[in-house]
Amino acid sequence: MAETMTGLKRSHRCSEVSNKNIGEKVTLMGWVQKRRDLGSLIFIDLRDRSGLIQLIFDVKDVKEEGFKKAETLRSEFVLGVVGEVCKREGAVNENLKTGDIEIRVTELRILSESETPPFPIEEGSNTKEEMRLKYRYLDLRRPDLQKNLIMRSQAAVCVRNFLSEEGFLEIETPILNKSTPEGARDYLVPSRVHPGNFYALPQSPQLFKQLLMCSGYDRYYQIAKCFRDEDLRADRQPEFTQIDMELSFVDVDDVIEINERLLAKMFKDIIGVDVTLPIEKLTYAQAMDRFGSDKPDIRFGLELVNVTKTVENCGFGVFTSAIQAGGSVRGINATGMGSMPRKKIDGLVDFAKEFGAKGLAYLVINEDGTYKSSFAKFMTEDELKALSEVMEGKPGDLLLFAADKDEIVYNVLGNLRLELAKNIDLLNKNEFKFLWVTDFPLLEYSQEQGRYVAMHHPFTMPLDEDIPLLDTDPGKVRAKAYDIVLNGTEIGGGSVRIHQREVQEKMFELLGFSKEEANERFGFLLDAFKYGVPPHAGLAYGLDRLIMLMAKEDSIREVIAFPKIKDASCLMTEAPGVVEEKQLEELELKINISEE
RNA sequence: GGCCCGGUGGCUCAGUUGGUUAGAGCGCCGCCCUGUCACGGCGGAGGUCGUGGGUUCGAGUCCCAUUCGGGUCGCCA
Repeated sequence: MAETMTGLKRSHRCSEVSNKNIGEKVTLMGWVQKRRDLGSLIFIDLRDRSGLIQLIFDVKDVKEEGFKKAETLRSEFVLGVVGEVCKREGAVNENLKTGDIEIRVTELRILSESETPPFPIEEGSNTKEEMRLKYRYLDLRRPDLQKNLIMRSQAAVCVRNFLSEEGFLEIETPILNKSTPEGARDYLVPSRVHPGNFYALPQSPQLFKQLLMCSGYDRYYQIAKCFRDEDLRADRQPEFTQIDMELSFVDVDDVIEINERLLAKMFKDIIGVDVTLPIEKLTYAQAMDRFGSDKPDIRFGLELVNVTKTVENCGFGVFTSAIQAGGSVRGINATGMGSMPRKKIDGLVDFAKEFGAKGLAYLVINEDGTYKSSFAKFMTEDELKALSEVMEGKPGDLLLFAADKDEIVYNVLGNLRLELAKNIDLLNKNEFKFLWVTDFPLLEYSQEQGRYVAMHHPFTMPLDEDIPLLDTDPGKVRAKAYDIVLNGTEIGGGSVRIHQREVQEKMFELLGFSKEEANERFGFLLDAFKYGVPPHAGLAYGLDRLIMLMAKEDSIREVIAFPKIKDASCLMTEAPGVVEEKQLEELELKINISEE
């Protein structure tokens, strides 16, 4: 039967006790990690969030009744114990922070009994995630997750302290908002008071933080929950957390400068990593050209080489026809991978096809200088030699080529580059390579919608020198938008916002919004802009991704206390669920699920 | 919505070309044990092989469907 803790008050966490406390009487509370019953001597490892300490039960300390109780202890029982801190009589456990001491227990209370847990509660366990998530409250007892969540808390504190010292104010913004169907799909919340009307959960506090700038708050930040109803990934959850900030009277460089100092402080304070400042910068165009990605992983090379000029008159039709259609041919030199078996190369070809390639051409330079290739027969010796030279190919290298529209070539080779790096183990989680990617295109053309859509969002400022292009060649306009990338993961992004009405109106025009539509969607912001709007800019980090990388985890779920699974449901609570008919009636909603 | 991977005692896994009674480690239960810390010793319990159907003399194994979980493409301003 569980006992009360009346009269007991915890004096320390388990691993807060040290050899400095030898001789002292302490009161500890925690969970039974492990029992080692030697008959008339029982050892218990007691666990709390700080770690483990060994308890020893001996009849001469804990008396007959206490010892009887100790014999019943099992995994995950919750105990309160009083005892004396002693130097260990037996061997010291080098693996334990408290390995040189133990608690000779004089009083034992069983505060709660426990069933045998469905999986081992221990560090580094390899239990299937399905099981871990169903019993997340047990999984969260494991030191791995505790370490991650503690790190997350420390990071949040670090951000708050830093930004507060820099003059930022933490201001909350609403969760129940108006839906603005640009961008990701909204999560909707029906209104009872306004039947047929819906709130939308925020995808980000974007509009509100701009309004706060209009209101003169100057420097704002918020650690904000955001919601997007899109499919999940290892680094994407339907609800996630942003470190969101906005600043007035600043330009791109100011935002970058302050965020570099924030990142450097965070990485130093939280995980002891020195970030060399300034962080390297690439424009979007450079990043695409060199890495085929707007979030390149620059921990390794394997850069793209544009060989369009070299092969434009060659005999290989796949190359020349792609070029004639306005595309390009680019390659990667997989240095030293020339001995890759044919089967594996075929695997890379299939991999490339997943990203839209029609194929992937390869050229192996054998050790004796001869070639093994999927296209050599279509080219002259001179053409092959020229190609190999541009690629800086040496004997033993594997050269891989994609030929298509630029968009596809980039996508294929950008992903192939990562795949090759994974194959030869180039991705070192202890290395942290930051990169700013700047000057994103302002607009991208949506085939689906038959119009331009904002690449970042509709309030993003064009580069000053590109403003005239808004009228002549909108697709070419670059934006004052920037992403911060860490090891190939986009951990944050932002932009300078438009604060001139004329530019904003032109932007809406390009996006195909009539004045009425623009007013309908963003009227409050446009109205606010009538009353004196400061130049402003901001940035938001994905906190979960940031912590994931700091904690060297592969999934965002390892740094979120209660994550959702792939279909956006929760294995523990079984959310989402059906609601009572009465609730629907109050909302004047009817369910109409189609047969399929 | 597409593609790929997986589901075998509580947990993690093995299971041959289809062939006797489906195994192991850990955990669990009982007894013994005063210096263990991966405690040890002896004994024991525990499995609709995700589910349904099919092929076969015979299916954990082959086929079809389905379900659950993971990765990814599309999607994610």
